[in-house]
Amino acid sequence: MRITAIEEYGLRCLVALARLGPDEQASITEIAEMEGLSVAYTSKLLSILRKKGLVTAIRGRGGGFTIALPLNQISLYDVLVALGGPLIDPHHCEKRSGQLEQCVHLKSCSVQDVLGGLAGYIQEFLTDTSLQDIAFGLPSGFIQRAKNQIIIANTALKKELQNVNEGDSGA
Amino acid sequence: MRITAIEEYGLRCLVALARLGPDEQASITEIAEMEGLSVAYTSKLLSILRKKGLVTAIRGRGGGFTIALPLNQISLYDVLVALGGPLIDPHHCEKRSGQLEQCVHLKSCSVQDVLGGLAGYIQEFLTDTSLQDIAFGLPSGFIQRAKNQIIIANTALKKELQNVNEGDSGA
DNA sequence: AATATACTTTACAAATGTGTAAAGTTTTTA
DNA sequence: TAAAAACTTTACACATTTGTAAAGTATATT
Repeated sequence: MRITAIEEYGLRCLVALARLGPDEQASITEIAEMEGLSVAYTSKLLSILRKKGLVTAIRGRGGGFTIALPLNQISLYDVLVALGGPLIDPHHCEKRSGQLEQCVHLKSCSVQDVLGGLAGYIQEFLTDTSLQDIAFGLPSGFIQRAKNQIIIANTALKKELQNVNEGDSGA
Repeated sequence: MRITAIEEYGLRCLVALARLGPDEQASITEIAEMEGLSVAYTSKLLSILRKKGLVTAIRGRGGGFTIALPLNQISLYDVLVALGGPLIDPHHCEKRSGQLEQCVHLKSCSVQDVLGGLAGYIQEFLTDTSLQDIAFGLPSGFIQRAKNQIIIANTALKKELQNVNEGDSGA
């Protein structure tokens, strides 16, 4: 379960734009520079965001991009859905049916129930977090939680490495 | 942001095993049959779960797999981490640095903060949900939340299709 | 001991996701 | 109107993930 590259980089471009100040714009080249991305890739990301209505493009010389809506009206959910689609794929039961036409659990599936429940839970967080929050100050508790999470990830990695070195199961 | 195929199918195999009853075992062929998966793929999934210590393999004729721990001691977090790695990649800032050696935001990154906060939030849900819960009765509220989520996904799809038909932005 | 059952490992083909490249279109300025 | 700046589109190469195939190893039964 992970955030895709496009989701993350797309979000970063939006945050960079958000921080410019109201009605200020930036060109693809400038945004690429700010985020350390290639111009071509930034171009693709902005193109997706534009098609989804999150940014407005001004073409021609002197053009650039602006955020299309007030920052507190764009939620993290809007951004991630724009860049990566809904948390649950509506075609899920066809795509993840294994070898069969239909998933064997189609009518009653506890795995779907729990993953759907998870998606709903995640959505609460995502809709409660606006671009305004991300760009200009996260709600209290966020940052500490983030740091804890990085510690957990590092601990897991260390353990993993230990296992590998001991030739003990591992990867 | 999505659940990977291995995470979902691996979880399904575990739930299928969990439902067998205590100390009962099933062979790869049987599990594949139960879940509508190929024997080869089921084989790979069970192999991952075994290496991570979530299932025990009994080799040879009459062999099969059992869950390695009491069901209430395996959380959904354990399962997803075993199958897909930690929610945040410890190498994240190197991997997602764009064109540069280091991410431009390395020292202070609000996107990392918010995504880390999200990961911590998700982890609460995952650690609070055990294999016992999933296999034998989800906490109240889950199922309704899951259904709502599917409605949301379908609505998004319908809207998307509408846009495409109108030639209006879309994809 | 031979055979059948069943887990294990490795290699590979197909699909998806990531990122680049190049040619095209639009708008402003000189 | 020509040129420069800047967005747009399409095609493609590379990497990762997904799923399959085949050969190998272990154990129980006859």
